[in-house]
Amino acid sequence: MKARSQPQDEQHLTEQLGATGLRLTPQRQQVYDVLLHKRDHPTAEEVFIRAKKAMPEISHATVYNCLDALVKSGLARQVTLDRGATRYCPNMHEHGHFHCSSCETVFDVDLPAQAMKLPKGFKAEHFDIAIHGICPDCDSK
Amino acid sequence: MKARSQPQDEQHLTEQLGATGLRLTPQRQQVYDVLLHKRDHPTAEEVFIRAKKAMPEISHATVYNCLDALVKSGLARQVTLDRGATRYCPNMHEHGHFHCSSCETVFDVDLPAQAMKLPKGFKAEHFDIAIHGICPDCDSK
DNA sequence: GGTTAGTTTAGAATTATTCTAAATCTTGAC
DNA sequence: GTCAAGATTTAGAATAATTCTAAACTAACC
Repeated sequence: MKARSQPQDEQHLTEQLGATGLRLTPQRQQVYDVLLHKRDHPTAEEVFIRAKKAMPEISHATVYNCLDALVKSGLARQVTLDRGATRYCPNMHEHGHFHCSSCETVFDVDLPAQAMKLPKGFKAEHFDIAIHGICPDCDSK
Repeated sequence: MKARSQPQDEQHLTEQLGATGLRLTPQRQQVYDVLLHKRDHPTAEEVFIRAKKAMPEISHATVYNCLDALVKSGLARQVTLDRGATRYCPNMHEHGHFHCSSCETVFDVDLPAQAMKLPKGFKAEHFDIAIHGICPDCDSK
């Protein structure tokens, strides 16, 4: 129901963006709100449509800019599956994505947080895991 | 050095494609050869450019068609990183991708083949793991 | 209160991918 | 062998996703 973030979120936003040398603007706030409000891994286009409801003047380029700002500041992640548009996810917990091949829904799934062993010398900054399969709902149909 | 697959590869190709109801065509052979020849995770556009050298009449749409055919038949995998073009990989071993944030190179890395635990009811068909970080080469510079 | 740097905007441009309709090839039935 | 049916390829148009551009706006700072 809420259309805006709570004050503590705003504080957090300002800090995280600030640490990357970026400002908190109404647009970035709005885009972040959209991500938090419905965590269904929307595409940039979807975010644009949703953000427009509260902020009709917002532009396409701004949505991309805001999403990039959020990603750079560690407030959201990009989720790329197959050849379609990139999706966005505000869940910064270490997690993977389960993509149902039937209904196309994307679910967050916990990871065994296992030490993903890498060859000597490689330094991992973060990883994205995309699992493709069938979700319980589709499986029972 | 070799520009063509060996006979046993051809056999394999025919079988794998056949199992999916697809034919082995010179174009599909060529596209597969390109993938095998230089395993640097090329984009469809890259594959197109390389395939053209041996087969100048090949078209863009055909390259996409062939890549899709190979992916459907389990001969290649799609690799999607960030927002750019999709890349292709003929390594069908269970593995993840390490993406160097500095030089952009994509490395295949073995997985602990661990039982990626999923919530009850989810059935995994396959997964893609993309690891972002710094490769040894870039790290030493 | 003016300067500077960061941000937003609309719309154009570019890039990636898919679609279309016609031409070509393959295969299997006769 | 020959023909119809279906699969595949082709060039180019169309669409979708993303980035770029230049001008206008905003906020912070001296």
